Amino acid sequence: MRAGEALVEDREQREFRERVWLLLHRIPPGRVCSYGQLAALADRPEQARLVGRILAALPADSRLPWHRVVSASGRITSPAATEQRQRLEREGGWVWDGRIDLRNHRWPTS
DNA sequence: TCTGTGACCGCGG
DNA sequence: ACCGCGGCCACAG
Repeated sequence: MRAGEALVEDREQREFRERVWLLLHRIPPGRVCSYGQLAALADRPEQARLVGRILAALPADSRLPWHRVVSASGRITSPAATEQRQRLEREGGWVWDGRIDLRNHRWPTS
């Protein structure tokens, strides 16, 4: 691979990451979005895993609502599960059995 | 280089 | 509803 191509990949990577941050910022309290959904909205539908990595790389003191991201099945899969559940419950209290009621709290609204 | 490992997902069975 | 599997791909050892 030529050097130029690597640079382009790099740039696209950063831009994707930025779009994810922006989208994350828009999720209102009391609603959740899945990793895959976020990836799709950020124009890279196959990159759900990458979204996970992006969230993992957020600084500990980030003010972005990372806790409003759950798996497509509504399950909390983050390593900080306890913290995430607490935050979600503080916002709406609809976490049961490590799972969210996606029907009523999905974002964006379908 | 090669391999294993994820804050994932959709499709079967 | 719950696995297992393959696809996805950045990253560490």
